[in-house]
Amino acid sequence: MAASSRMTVAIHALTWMALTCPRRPGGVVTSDKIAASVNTNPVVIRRILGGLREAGLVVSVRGQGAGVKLGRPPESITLKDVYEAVEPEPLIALHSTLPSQECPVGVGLPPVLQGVYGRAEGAMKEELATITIADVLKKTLAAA
Amino acid sequence: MAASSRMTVAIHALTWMALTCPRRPGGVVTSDKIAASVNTNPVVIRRILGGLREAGLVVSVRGQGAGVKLGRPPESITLKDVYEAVEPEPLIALHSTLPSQECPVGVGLPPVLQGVYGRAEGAMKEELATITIADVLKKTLAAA
DNA sequence: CGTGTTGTAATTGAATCTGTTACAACACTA
DNA sequence: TAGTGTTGTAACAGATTCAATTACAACACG
Repeated sequence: MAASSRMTVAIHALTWMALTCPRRPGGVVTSDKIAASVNTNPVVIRRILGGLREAGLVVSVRGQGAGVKLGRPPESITLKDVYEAVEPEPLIALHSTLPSQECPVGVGLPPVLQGVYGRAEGAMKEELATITIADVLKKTLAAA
Repeated sequence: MAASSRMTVAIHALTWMALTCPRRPGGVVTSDKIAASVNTNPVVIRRILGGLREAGLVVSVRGQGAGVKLGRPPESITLKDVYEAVEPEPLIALHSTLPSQECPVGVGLPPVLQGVYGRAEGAMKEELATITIADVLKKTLAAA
């Protein structure tokens, strides 16, 4: 399956905000400017910012001179926070149709897999939790 | 996106084979029987078995009395082996369109994310590597 | 009241997944 | 040698998801 790129767009937006917001009057940037850096449509950005806003990672300002800014210092935003804000679905799906209830495997397997998948996803999130937006910005500027 | 259930179907098939093959003449089972336990179409099963066969996890027998059997003892097949056999795509996608090459974030971010995503996926696979098909079968029968 | 931006709904086109039908290839058996 | 049961694979349909886009109401400031 082609995975979604929401995580990537969200990290891009937050990293760009961490770099750019401090230089702007009011400390806010517009979805239009973020979209130009990501090279996509501003609505795509606003949709993803919606998830980040619900999680408190960004704050919106409306009216004249509107825009968005980070809701917390970039040192305190981990990639786990971002992942949970934009990818609510479990990583690996269970059966698409209920397996045979006549069969011990069909009955017993789903709960076992649920536990296994939860631990696997947890391990991935733990790794993501070790990296912050500030880290990503620093590495990004060092590479360029 | 709704993640694919290939991983789940593959584990179901292998677990069922570990349980059932020893009881059958020739030690093989048919995709039809596996499909009955998973509650799906035999072609879906054969498609997924194709990936498992390429990875050496199962072996096919053709002709009269045909079927499939495990290619290795279930104690030696980890869920990491299964994952890599059926999910070749990376877990988290990079940008769907090339980001702005005028912007240091657009230029520098993708390689940074590639590294981060690789480590995250590695952490997930490491967790999956700690569990074998034999473990899954044992837990499944214990639960039922 | 005009302006620029946000938030969100609706639509489009492409891609992917599951399920299905169809059929050639294969190897055993009678 | 013909019949049989299964595999492997191609092709297709329907559902779902994704990114991108258009459109527009809500908002708050000048």
